[in-house]
Amino acid sequence: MERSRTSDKRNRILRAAVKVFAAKGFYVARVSDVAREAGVADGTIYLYFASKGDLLRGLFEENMERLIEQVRGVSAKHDSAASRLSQIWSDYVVFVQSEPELAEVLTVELRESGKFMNEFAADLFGAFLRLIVEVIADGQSRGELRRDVSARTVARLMFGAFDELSLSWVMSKNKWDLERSGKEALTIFLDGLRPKTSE
Amino acid sequence: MERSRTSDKRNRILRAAVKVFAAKGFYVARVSDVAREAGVADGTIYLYFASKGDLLRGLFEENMERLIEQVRGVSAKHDSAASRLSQIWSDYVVFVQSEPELAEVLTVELRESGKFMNEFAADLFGAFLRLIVEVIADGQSRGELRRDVSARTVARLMFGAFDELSLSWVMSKNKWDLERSGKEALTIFLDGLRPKTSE
DNA sequence: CTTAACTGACTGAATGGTCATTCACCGTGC
DNA sequence: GCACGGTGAATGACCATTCAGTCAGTTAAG
Repeated sequence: MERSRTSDKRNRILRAAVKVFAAKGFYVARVSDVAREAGVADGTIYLYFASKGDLLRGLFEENMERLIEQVRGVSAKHDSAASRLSQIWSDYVVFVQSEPELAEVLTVELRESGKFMNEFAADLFGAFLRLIVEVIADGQSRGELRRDVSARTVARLMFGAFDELSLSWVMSKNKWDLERSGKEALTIFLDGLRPKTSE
Repeated sequence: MERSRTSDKRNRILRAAVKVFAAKGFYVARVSDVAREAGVADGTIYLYFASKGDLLRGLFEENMERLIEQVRGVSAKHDSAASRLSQIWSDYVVFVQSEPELAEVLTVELRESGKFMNEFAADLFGAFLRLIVEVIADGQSRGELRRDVSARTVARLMFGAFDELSLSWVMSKNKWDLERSGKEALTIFLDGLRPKTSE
């Protein structure tokens, strides 16, 4: 009796926030900018979110969970580390291409926001990373990936590499083929992670 | 007649800004926080910098140039792509370890600040990246590195990977060995970039 | 069917607090 | 005395947040 109509407005506000935060950055963006973009009054935002910071928090929460869920599903459908990694990153590329503004907000604001909502953002991000560490470690223990490097390090490397790749794609307003670059990146990593023949 | 005595104060302010921005983030930090940390009056900052934003800009400028100069020097002293890359990253690790707060500000604020001082920050960063692209492309043309991947993509990948690695080291207050992780990372990349035997 | 209360989502002008920036005024050295 | 680096209280903007009021709809009564 309330959820049905309100959820529409809450989502309108979230979508507007993504757009505005992507364009100006969280700190420069005004709450009234978000309100205008969403087509609601300034005050309405406070019926759905406790504060400007809470708006950003809500944005992270809903979307990161979606991404994490997706990655979680990959391991079930693929068995080799190589095909899992390949699937994770190609899903990520699809996400970035279909929602570039959201991708921009998640990657850019996550860094700065660590400063004011530490535990929270770090936890969501940590969960994402942990899934990748598991995939790597699993691949190592099956002998599919070299064992002389730390799974944690590899996960960070790969995440950092793909994160930078997508961010620069988004910021440059896609003047090149992200999918192709992603494939190249994956090839390099997979070749670099082959078990040493001496093992 | 002014530079000699003032440069001391200007540097005090810059160093204080690094400390404060690293701890709270640029937007949350107050100009008066920087003044207190530097041991000067609020107004004094405006004798050396036109605005709060200009302070951040000055910070980028001086330090990025230093980094770029360092990278530029590497190519002269090393001839193979592998040893150049190895040297660039080990210099970078030294930098991060000796000035973690500065490293944090440069990497975190560079992203968000792209929003309000676009061309400027992007140019400095672009110059840095271009040097790496050159090293890669040169290695490819000599047959030291595989040619079936774009030099631009490889440069971004490597930068992203090392950037993420150092950032997470800085943020986690160094609970692990950055130098070791960096070496592992480099090994993976170099193995992954070996020319295909079929070539 | 009409009118009268009532509800609660929504509105946006007003409030209050928070700084970046300024500038009238020191004190020290020449 | 004056020139100048330095000072820090005062100023003025700028917003996040609030809240008194509007309005569309819903029920209740006559």
